[in-house]
Amino acid sequence: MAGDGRVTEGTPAAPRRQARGQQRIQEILHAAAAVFGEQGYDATTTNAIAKRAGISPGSLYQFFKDKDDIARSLAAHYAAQLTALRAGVFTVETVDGADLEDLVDAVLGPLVAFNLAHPGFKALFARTDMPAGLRDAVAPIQATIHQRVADLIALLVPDRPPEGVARTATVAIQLVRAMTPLITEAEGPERDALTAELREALVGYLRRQV
Amino acid sequence: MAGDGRVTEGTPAAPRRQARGQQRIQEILHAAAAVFGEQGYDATTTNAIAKRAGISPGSLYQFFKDKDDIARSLAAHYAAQLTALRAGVFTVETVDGADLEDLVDAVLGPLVAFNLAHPGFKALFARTDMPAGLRDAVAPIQATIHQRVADLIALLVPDRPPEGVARTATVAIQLVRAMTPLITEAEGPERDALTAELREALVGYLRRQV
DNA sequence: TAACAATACGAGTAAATGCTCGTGTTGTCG
DNA sequence: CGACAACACGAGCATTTACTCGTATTGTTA
Repeated sequence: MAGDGRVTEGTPAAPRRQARGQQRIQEILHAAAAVFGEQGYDATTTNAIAKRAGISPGSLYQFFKDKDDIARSLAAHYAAQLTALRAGVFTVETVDGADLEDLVDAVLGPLVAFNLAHPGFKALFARTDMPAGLRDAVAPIQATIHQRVADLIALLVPDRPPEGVARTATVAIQLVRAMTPLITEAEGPERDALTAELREALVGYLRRQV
Repeated sequence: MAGDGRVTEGTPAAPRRQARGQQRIQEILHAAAAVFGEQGYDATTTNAIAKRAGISPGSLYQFFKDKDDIARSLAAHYAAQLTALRAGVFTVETVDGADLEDLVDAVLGPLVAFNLAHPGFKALFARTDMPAGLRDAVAPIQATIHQRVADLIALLVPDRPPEGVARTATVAIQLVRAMTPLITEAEGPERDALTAELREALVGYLRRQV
């Protein structure tokens, strides 16, 4: 992660990070996630990230090539945590046995919790129109997520052709992406109600495919 | 529309537009819609709009106060056309008699056509995270759309409390908003397939509420 | 036609912002 | 300790961009 800690991509050697630097990288990513979550990607300035991290703008650029590089690293960071999350929550076996409602709950609950715990996540993934740099930064992760959801759905609907499965995955992901900002911005019972509503939508949609 | 054609909001009198000016306003809105649709709102520069409209930057600001004012006017423009669309496509009577599938089709078909015909629409309405200026600009229209969809859903589910109807409307709208960019960007059969998939999602979701 | 308002121009301005650079400090390794 | 690399600073550069302003032209109105 953190672009392998490299500042440049070309011939210049990557600096060998010392403990202080490793920690700084984490602090910067943490700060970036916070500001992205509050202001959105476009509106976030690199100086604001530096300030939030308690360092100078110059220091920031000793760890990251540019703003997109921060987004890239943060996206990779989230991807890793999502993988861990998925591994902990369900396996193929649990999928096979469970019915649709339980399956949706098993995925949706941790996913909502993840979004609440990581406010910067939605800023990177929940946008429908992205600036070119950001799109490239998160594209690989988007593809990974899509693949995983498609695999899940393929288990539910074994007869369907791959393109159909892909489209179903797309719709399901889009639905979650669109609802996530509303859910995280709501609070208390309204948040729960919106989450339940999203669940209903997913179940209702997926039921039709089976 | 066009902010009533006023350039300033305060005491200074609004200029009395002549035919040339009225036409310019339309040309500017048309150009803005095109560029918004291609680049997105943030990435669109006012100079690019002016160039596309074939006028100078200075001329642009004789008709619009600022960039947000253009978005506001364009949003109002779209709102008016949407109202006309709705009036032409279905009435409360048609809703009462039809079943769910037909109702969804009746709304979705023209809506997709509208988005294809007006590429700038999604740039103003389909974003999940909006800059402050844009959010304010389109908020009233969003509210109007939400109200209309809620009214429709209230007819389908008469027993439900208003908050529940509102949430269902929210989910339905979000689903359409999220899928619209994908549908407009796709072409030919893939576009049709995605549209059909969106239809399935809406029907599946709304079925559960009835 | 005289006077005024609306339209048009486009170089230029002020502000924002991603990022650099010169310099100084801290850690590492022989 | 000596030398070098990593880390840190923050003023400021270069660029972008929303918007202005002085000026010239076209339309309207009495």
